[in-house]
Parts: sequence; C-alpha cells; structure tokens
Amino acid sequence: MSNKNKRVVVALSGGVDSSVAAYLLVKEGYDVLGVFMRNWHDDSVTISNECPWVEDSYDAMIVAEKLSIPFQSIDLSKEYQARIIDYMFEEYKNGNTPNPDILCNREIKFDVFLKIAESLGADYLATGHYCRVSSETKNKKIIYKLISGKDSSKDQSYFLCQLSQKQLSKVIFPIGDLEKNEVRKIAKKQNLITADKKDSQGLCFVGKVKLPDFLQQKLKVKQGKIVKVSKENKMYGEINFKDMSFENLKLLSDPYKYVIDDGDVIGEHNGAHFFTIGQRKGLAVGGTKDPLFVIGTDVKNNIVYVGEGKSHPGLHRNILFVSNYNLHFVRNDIEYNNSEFFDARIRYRQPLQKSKLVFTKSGLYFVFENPQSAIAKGQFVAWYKNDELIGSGVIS
RNA sequence: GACCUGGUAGCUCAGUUGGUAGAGCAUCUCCCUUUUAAGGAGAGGGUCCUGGGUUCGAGCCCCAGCCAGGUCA
Repeated sequence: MSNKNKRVVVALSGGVDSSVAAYLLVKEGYDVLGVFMRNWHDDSVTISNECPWVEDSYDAMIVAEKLSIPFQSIDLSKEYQARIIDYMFEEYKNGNTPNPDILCNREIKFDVFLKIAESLGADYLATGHYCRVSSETKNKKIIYKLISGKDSSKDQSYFLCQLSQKQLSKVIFPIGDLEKNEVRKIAKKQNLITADKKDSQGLCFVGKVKLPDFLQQKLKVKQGKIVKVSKENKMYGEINFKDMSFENLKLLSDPYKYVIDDGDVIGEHNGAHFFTIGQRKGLAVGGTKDPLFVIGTDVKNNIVYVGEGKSHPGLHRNILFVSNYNLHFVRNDIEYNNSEFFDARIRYRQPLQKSKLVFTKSGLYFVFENPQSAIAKGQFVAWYKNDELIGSGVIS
C-alpha cells in the first residue's frame, strides 16, 4: 500500500479509542509511532485517589508494544499550564465559563503536539476522536471538511470546532466511521488491554475534578449574596422578542443585567466566580417549591442571581452574539445570506438546534428557532451544515 | 397588658376522628458526560419548642412556660 511511506504519530491516551485508532493505522499499513502526552502533574486536585496518568501511560505503552510500534512519552505540562489552565482561571475570574478542552485541542494536541509530531518526521497526526475529515478540491484548492463522527451519541466534532484548515490537513481520525461498541469490539478482538477500560471523563488531562475546589487553588473564597429574581419581574416583559431588526438584535442577545434590587436576598455563596448560568447544585438554598437555578452572576459586586423553576424567563434566550474577534471559520469559502438556517449547538452533545446566522459589522448573531437554556458567556457555539462543522465562536 | 395564630427533617410546609411521622427544596452518593452545566436513579437526615398531665398509647387532647408573627386597647 502507498501508506507505507507515510508516517503517522498517534496520540495514545491510554484509552480504548486511541488504542483502536493506532491499531487501524497499523492495519492500513502506515508507519505508526505512538506518543503519550503527559500534561498535568498535580494529582491532589483530582477526585479519584489514584494518579490516573501513571496507569494511562502504562496502558498506552502496552498497547504500543502489542501493536509493535515505537512508543514514547512527552511532557507538555508547561504549555498546558500556560495555554489552558491559566486561561481557565482568567475566564472564571472574569465571570465567564470557559471550555478548556476545546482550547486544549486547538492549542496543545493540534498545535504544540502536532509540531512535535512533525519534528519526529510525521506526515500526519492521528487521535482517537469520534470525528471525520474529508476534503474536496475547489478552484484548484483543497478544502478540508470537519465532519461529525458517525456515532452521533459520541460525536466529538464540537471539541474540535476551533481547528483550522491547516490543522485539518494534517489530521487523521481513524475511528470516526465507527460506533463506540464497534471500537470496543475491535479492541477486544485484538486483545488490547484497554478494551474494557471505562471512558475517561472530566477535564482532559486533568481528570475528574470538583470545579469549585479546583478553582479555589487560585480564586479566593469571598462571601456574597444570593438574590432571587421573580419570574414576574418587569424587565422580562420589556423586551420585544418579535422585533428582529438589526437594532434590536443586540438587546435580544444581551444577557440580562441584574442589580441587587431586582430581587430578594435569600442566602449566601462563597464567590460568584464559582457559579455559572443554569447551575442548580451548590447554592445550598432550600425551601422553594421548585429548584433554584443561577440566572446570572455579577463577579464585580460578587452577587449570584437565581430564579425558581426550569422555565424561569431568565434562563432562556433565543439569540446569542459572537464578536468578530471571537469568530472562527473552519470553512472560509462559504457564502452567507443572513436568512439561511444552519444547525448549531452551544454545548457538547446538545442536539443540533436550528438557527439563522445574521452577520453584522461587529459580529455574528445566532437567531435560534427555539429558546436556548442557559447560554453561558465564554462557552463555544458551533454551527453545522448537515454533518459538517462550519465554524465556531466564543459566546459574548 | 389582653386576645389570636403558629412553633414537625438544613429550609418551606403537610400530618386524617389520638396508635411513636411525610412531601418539595437543599445535602450526599451513583449513573450519564473528554468543558461548565443540565438530566436520571438512590440514600442519609426528625428528644414533632420545653416541662407537666389525661390515656393502654399523644405531633395531635388539657395545663404552665418559652419563642415568633399578628390583632386589640
């Protein structure tokens, strides 16, 4: 096969998915090199008492051995700290809700790590993501497409929404055409040690953490008030949701700005930056008929605003905004007419939502057909056409 | 000062004609999930204000006290 001369570095995480990815590459005749990334050292903040990475790197090595491919381990914790962890703290400090794993893909796996792979002579970098890449030639230029994984319940395209054409040109996702159970079946058949290993969860590379505890490493505990806003509050009635004119879009997309007099003080929290919109757990305030949800935080004045019940108006919005600066086009050859519907999601595994894309001088408005719950500033919105992820951006 | 109402799980309350207590919310655990959340399942938790009394038996009846809210002079 012609693959013989092609060298691929596969990122082995010590899980099933990357193990099977490596196996498939070997089977297809590539010259495969397995590399394990260690990006985090501090086990004191993770929930499980074992150091997960020790076992993971060991499993990765055993898989490499089994497949008879060379293996090495690299430490990118400095870069991870600088590009991911620091960003995370900064965002939370500012009252935003970051998505470190999306950045980890853009900045670490498909940037720092990709460059290392290239320095090792790799033509391609492969990972165990449930995602696909295809390409077509348009005006003599190759265009790469980021396609959802075939297994829709596992599709991880959302986490790759910040990748560029250049990055995609270097990437192979060997398991993107498989379902999870097929991946496990292959691993079992090949006797890979990771076949029955539980799927990893939590922050990629860090592991499962209790976020408020994790954040307390750097963010101070600071007592503040919890203010309950009535669903009858007049501010909810003041917006004309039917007026979709350009001038009104900003008003429609702006998160509600609460002041302390908008509601009643019903409790205390220990730091508004530990909370995010839509959050229910951790408020430690009972006595209501329906659960309380965070509808807004004010980190400057250290106030958490809550509303009672899932259907509280403060929880839902039809429109969100992404500034030009925060827009990222995976495909930069697509025309928009401001009235066409795309599919979009604002969090991993969320069913795709119909949305119009309206471009303005300052940025892009998503006008959803149905109201979206808990649109969180700092999270990413990604838009799709059919199975293809077209672009993404940070929610303002 | 008098009168009224109420004091039951962390919170808000329900508790039939007296037979040693329940629901929602909160909390904790598990499941789901490579972000944050959400969601699903389960668990723990009560000298029923205190002290007397009636009764075989009192959260429920009686008396006294304490506390909270209200009404009237």
